[in-house]
Amino acid sequence: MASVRGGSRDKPPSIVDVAQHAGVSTATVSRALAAPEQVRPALRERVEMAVRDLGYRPNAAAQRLRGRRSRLILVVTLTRWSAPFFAEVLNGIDSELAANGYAMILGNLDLDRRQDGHLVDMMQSGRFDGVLALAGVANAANGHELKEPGLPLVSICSEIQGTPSVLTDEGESIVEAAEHLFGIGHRHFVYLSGPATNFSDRSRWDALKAYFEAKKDECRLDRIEGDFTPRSGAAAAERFLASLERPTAVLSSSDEMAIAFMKVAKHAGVHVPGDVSVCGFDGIDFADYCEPTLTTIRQPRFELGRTGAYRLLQIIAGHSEVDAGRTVLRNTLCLRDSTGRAPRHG
Amino acid sequence: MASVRGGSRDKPPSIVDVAQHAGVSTATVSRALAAPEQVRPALRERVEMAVRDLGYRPNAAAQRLRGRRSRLILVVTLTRWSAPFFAEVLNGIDSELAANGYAMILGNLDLDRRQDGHLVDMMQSGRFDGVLALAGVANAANGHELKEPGLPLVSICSEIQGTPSVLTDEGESIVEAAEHLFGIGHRHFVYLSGPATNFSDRSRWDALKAYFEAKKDECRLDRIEGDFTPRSGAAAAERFLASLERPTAVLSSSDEMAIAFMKVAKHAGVHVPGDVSVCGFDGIDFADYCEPTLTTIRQPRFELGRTGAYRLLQIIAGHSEVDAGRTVLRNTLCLRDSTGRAPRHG
DNA sequence: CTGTTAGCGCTTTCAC
DNA sequence: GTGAAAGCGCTAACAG
Repeated sequence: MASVRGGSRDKPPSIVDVAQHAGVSTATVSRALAAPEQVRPALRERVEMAVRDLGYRPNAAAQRLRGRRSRLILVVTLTRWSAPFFAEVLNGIDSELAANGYAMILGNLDLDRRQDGHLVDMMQSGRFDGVLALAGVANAANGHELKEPGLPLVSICSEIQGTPSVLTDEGESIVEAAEHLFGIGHRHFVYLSGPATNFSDRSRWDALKAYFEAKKDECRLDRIEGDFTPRSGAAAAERFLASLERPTAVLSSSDEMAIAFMKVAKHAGVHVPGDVSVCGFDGIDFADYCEPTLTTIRQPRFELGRTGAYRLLQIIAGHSEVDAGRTVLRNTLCLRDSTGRAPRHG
Repeated sequence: MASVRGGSRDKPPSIVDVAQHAGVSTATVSRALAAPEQVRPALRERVEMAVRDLGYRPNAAAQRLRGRRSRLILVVTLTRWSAPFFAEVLNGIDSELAANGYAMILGNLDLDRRQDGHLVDMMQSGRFDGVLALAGVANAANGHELKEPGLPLVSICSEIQGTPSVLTDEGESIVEAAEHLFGIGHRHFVYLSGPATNFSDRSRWDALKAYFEAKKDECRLDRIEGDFTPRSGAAAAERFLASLERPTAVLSSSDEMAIAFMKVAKHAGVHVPGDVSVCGFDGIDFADYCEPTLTTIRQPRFELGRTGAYRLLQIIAGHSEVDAGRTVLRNTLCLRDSTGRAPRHG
């Protein structure tokens, strides 16, 4: 009787079909798949054969309905994410999730359109076992909204009150960069910021301000507002060029801004690093291909993703429930050609 | 009695809770949500109020089990995807899907580890309404595997026999670039390829070969094997530098390779475009920030994603079932500083 | 060890 | 219009 898989393209086989095919009950099929050691080898093999013959796959929706994990993680990102940065974070997330049989849903949050409702809907649809919030999606405004649905939640590159997060030592590392530049003679700095509401930006700016506060007699720190994009880096360069007293050192909040800044500066005849030193942030691949190559603070992007996913899975598994603290990864200062000694009279 | 939402953090409210709260049957709740016009306004309002009060969201798993669409699309990508290129394709996909209430799962296919099984498992788990296969995941080897599960399938930037696909006019556009370079005096070309099994690479190479076949008396076309990555672009540059007769025009299969090529060439004292003209492919943002700015063939990345998602949704909706053909989008040749007249004696 | 059975939460006939 | 009830496919008691 053993009918082979082929033929009917209509409906996928269910556990009942397998049970009949193997001449056992559905419970045995279920067990043979989920807990093989509880089933006598003879039966187990018959089940396995039936499964192969029919090309059976458990229906995930039914499993989920019956109380099982969905093995789906919602990853919330912003519509306008920095591809070079987040793509690698996503890779890290995916790597850890896949290794544990999980998959990720990408939920792009369009802040412009404020359709947060859609997001909360998704979170409450019972589809996911947990949520990973990438930098920028969580701000003061919606932090509680994300927590509300009661799903396990970990944020990466930002922090939501009372929620575990994975961060880097942004403050320390940008101060390290400033210190290096100070050491080679720079006294007039400008910080190209990200959006003021951004968690990372605040951490960096606060650290920088504190550092220069102690040096306020000998140093000057300006700030030009940006939003991480090349476009805003170019705009910052225009303002830089127009300023009466030009800073000699630029600390940019993203590599993309820094690279655009350099392009515009060079076109205007300003030499990097001869006239102005530029330091980026993130350590994207292209920082090593621009002209001049960009000194930058490299963030462990893959690790950020991997660690965030790891922590989330721990929480889902029931370990470390209470652990709502931060995990802080270390950045690396990469010195390249875009920074050098300050010009004579800065 | 009307208990307010708060309090119990234990279990989300079900349709039964809503029905009780509103004093109606579950059927009415279901209808009030899915087909409001079938329910008398008075009842409808009571239901809506109960929904709000309890913070009710339909359980997606149960809906799916009962036969509804899951509104989930599986997007299959390669582990090693080119971030600058695909991130924008993903944006296009997400944009179209979100507009129609769909979400996307990112399924990274790790070709190195050949865990295609995992992928097929997912496709057969009944979780998804359709599949989008991005460039490279579909090759001769696994094309049929992807079709097998019988899910609606559209491939983007590659083609699977008998499956709808969204492509660009890669062949025509790279020939257009070649023609332009020919027009400004170049006679010795080299093509920096992608992986030989890659669909795009084949299209481009075949078109290029055909074009130069007709010019074989006056032109020479070499080929250096790469894989789209900067790394392989740098390696290609080494081979270029080592060659006895250096080509004067480079047609690269990706911008990333082209940019890395230029970097290595410049370091070796070869001037771009003075000694060699370089043309990239894709039109990533950085092509406009490198030194010199890169002439390239811009692919409509966002549109590729948007169109692929659109076609998939059409199929899922039951329209255009038979339509297994290709949709071909047009590329644009962007002339910038990395190309110029051929040097005197090429 | 294995089979029987009762739902998980929802939609959808089928009666009323 | 609305309600009662039958499952969708699966798993987890509970018996045997």
